[in-house]
Amino acid sequence: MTKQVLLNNLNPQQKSAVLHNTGPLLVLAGAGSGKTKVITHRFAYLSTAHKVPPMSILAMTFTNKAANEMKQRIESLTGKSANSLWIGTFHSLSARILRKEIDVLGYGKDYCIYDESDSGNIVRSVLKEFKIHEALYKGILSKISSLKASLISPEDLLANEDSYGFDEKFVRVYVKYQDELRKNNALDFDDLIMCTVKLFEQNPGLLKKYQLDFSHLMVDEFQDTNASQYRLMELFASKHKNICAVGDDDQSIYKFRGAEVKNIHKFKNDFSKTKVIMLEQNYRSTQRILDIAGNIIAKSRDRMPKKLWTDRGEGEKISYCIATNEIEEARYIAQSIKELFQKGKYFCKDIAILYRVNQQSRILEEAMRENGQPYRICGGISFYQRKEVKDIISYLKLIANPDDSVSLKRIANCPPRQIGAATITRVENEARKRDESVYNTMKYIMKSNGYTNSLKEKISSFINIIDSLHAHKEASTSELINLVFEKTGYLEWAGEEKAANLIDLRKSSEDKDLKSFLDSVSLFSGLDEDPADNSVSLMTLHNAKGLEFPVVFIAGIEDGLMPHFHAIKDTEELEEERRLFYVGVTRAQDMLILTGARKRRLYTSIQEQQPSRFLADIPENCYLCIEKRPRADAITSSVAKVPVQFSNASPYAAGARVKHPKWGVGVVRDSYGETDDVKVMVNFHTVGIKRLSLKFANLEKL
DNA sequence: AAACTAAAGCTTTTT
DNA sequence: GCTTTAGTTT
Repeated sequence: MTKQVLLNNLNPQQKSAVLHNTGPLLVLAGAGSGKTKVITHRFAYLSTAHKVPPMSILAMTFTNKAANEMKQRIESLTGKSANSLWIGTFHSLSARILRKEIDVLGYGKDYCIYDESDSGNIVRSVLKEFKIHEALYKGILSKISSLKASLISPEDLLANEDSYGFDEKFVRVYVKYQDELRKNNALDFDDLIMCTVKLFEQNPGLLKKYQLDFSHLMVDEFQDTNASQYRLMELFASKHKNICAVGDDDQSIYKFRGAEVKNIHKFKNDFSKTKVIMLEQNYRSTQRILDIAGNIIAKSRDRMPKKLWTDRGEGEKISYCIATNEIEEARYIAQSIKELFQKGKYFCKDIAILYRVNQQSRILEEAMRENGQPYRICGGISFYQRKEVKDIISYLKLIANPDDSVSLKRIANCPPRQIGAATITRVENEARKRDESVYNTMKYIMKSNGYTNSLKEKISSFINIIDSLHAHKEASTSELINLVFEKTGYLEWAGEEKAANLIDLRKSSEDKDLKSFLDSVSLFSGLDEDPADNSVSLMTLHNAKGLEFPVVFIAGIEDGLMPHFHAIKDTEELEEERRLFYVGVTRAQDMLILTGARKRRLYTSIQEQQPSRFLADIPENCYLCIEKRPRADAITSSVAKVPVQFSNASPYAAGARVKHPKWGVGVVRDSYGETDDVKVMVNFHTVGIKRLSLKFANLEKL
């Protein structure tokens, strides 16, 4: 495509962003303002008009999906394959660099990448070893993750006088966790970024080389960068300062994951003479939708003022429907979808139902099924998280990196070969003593005396499988998968359904070498799966970011859900909820339907819900409020019957003080169940919250 | 190794 | 409430 054509169909702001050649550029791109268009056209324009080699442009995104879309559009603009270009996620680009350079940091180039569950397994085994309550692993994992996102390594914690305020126990766990990763020659997601930063900070010569290689940088979804990602970007750009950051502070919804919106302000300070371009023309939504969105976000504190506008016209009226309960709400949505579909204007794929928490999806799904509407859940658990798929991948990981003890333990007894928990524990203890990987320890046990023959036999038959697979490590990945099937009998053991998934897995591995296949699999997420064929999309508001649909339903517009009750006490978190709502609303192109319920079942109790406080920020004439009465035939539905035992008749109602023979005094939080089987939830000072059956618990009322 | 039971979860989660 | 997982049983 000629350079002139690349500038056609761009508005003046978009054009000036595309024309910007050297120096720092910050593009504040409102929702639906064509930011991907700007990035891809700028990429193509730099290479055709300014003769910047495409391999010298580094473009970083957050999702594989965004990266792939960018590649595709650049391919169609330039007519050349974008496959080998430096366009990818922060994580995948870092992994690519580390594959070449990581030996400098003392890791092997065959390092493997651990996902959250792999990391979780390590933290749990560390906690077990340190005799710390294992259930704490989730919180610890997220603390470790945020430390790494702030570039604080275990060594940094140890070097700091008061360990940045972290208690000694946690520091020990973090140190040990990182040790274990190193022993396994493994990096977790956060390591990919942190290690790349350390690599360049510690090796200025290497940094210089990469700075020369990458003459231009582009960063997408800039408002979502965390400290380590910002630092990485800064390292690359500090020499030539040809950096273009594109983002929207109004769409920052990942603060809880370490994203720092303030990076947008920091950018202008760190890079002097930054040119700032605002993209405010929206090409997606009708004026009515933008009005709602504008009113919601206008109340946001500390935002950069901007106002989206459109020439698409007023559009359809927006409605807000209140149903009696969440079941009626779901039925209303399903019914409305059916009607829309029957009118023939929209296909199912044009429609999305968004919600705050995954829990909401179940009832929505039920209603969709009742109405015979095809739907699909976007996000959720991905193909690569399935047990059988993870197992086969573990075999592959072990072929590439035998030191990967997490993968080894995962498949040591899958399919069963008499290597149970007891055997693993014995080998692990030995491994700990010898400070070696489990694989090496197994080899050692096979050779040494002092172990029973039966143990040696079990271990050597397993090691033989791994070694015979390892001998074929140069084979194509799909052949390797076949070999795994052959040597382990996994397919026969797995059963039909799982086997079918594994055949799919083998298919997806065709034409990929082992390492790149493993990298892409490790960095894959549920969002990357095929787009909806012809079904309604159901997803969380978070997963909806970056997408658009002609018709959008947002369910659960109630206080407690939107904003979520966990976020209500904290103003910063409340602000993030507001932005989340804004993101949801701005997904809609033509029609927006907000819904809520008067009463909603939450866990065990039925809550009276109030309409979302955010609605108070929208003038009433912006939408149509509909109170949905329950259908006559629906009155007998399960929710209509409020269980009698919820009345305060029970002596063990919430608030009552009780005494337990073992745990002492506690306060009743809740009670439920039939008269002959009443369960109470009691908060004890000694052990925390317990669920007890009144029949057996022997409680004394105080 | 399946099949059961008890207990603990429970906001979102690009990688 | 419902789902997941850890632990126990047979």
